[in-house]
Amino acid sequence: MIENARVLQPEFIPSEVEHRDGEINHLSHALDPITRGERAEAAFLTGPSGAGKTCIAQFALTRLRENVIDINHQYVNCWEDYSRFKTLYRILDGINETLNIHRQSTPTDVLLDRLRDYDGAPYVVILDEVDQLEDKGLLYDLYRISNLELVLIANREEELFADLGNRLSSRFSSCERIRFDQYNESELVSILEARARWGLTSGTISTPELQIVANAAAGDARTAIGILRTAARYADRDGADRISTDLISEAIPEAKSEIQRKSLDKLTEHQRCLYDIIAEAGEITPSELYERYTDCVAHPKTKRMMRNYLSKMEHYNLIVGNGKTRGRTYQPLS
DNA sequence: TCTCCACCGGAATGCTTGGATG
DNA sequence: CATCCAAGCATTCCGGTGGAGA
Repeated sequence: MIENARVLQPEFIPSEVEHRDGEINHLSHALDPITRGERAEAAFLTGPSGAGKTCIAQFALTRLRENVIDINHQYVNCWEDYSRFKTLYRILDGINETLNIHRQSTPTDVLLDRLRDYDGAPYVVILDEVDQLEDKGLLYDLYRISNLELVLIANREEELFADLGNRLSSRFSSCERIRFDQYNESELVSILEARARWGLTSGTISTPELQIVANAAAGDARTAIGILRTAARYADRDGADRISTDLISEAIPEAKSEIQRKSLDKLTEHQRCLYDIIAEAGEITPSELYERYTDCVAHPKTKRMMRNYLSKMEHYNLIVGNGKTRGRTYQPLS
């Protein structure tokens, strides 16, 4: 059934991209000066998740590499590499400059100096989920490096610029802004058709079923492809020769909770205990939560530490906190 | 309106850890 | 092997905030 699992993976970049010609051209145009050895304006991609921002950024870069012989590039996910050090390290990694950089005896500014000293081919850096970057001042430092080209990706433009402060905002005011809208249902269906064609045995799924998948994904291509992947896996498991609507119904909630499950696996014993209490209670006050938590584990941490755990879990979209001070409650996010 | 105080989150500080260094 | 050092974790202290009740 599954002939090429790779094309159903979230990180797969297809060799042809549908329904995003305008955005690709816009980005290619913004990067065009590089082909003439000039400096490009920073590009800024915004839009909801699953709208193809990451995919188009990498795709446009691949195409650029076909036109420019000598160019380096690196993709950085700021959600994972959120600190100044980690981001810089990842960027240096892309040009193999990380030799002799060790955690100790390496103040972060040494990393920046080394990046400044770089005088090789033009270097394009994609900073995905840039709003998650802890130290936004890093953007200013990166911006000033001459042969470094930035492609920034974030969900909402306003939120990022609110964090940047005036000096930085004006610095990036001239950047090339590219907005992405959600895919509509028929666009999602044709994206899914392409993935099914590349990845699955032909005839295993037809358009009406793909419409159900697309509908459930609500414009999010990542979710849509996740559902298709899960359904195909189920079909394999059952030894079925095609993907039925029943299998899709089974796959929809599963695929939607897959990301959450991955996050849950990353939690420590204490964090997991807190999450379980919140999930079981449905809604709970901080003091009640702490009380139950102290009963749940052998050596409970302090309240302050619990707050750190909770904010981390909010960052992972596992829970939400309602209210700011007194009367705050926590709820699980389904 | 004023006073509590539950709760948040920043800052200072100490302890632990893991990889390079001698 | 012992040593060193910054990251990361945890604790303590504390100022700020805003809802509840006098």
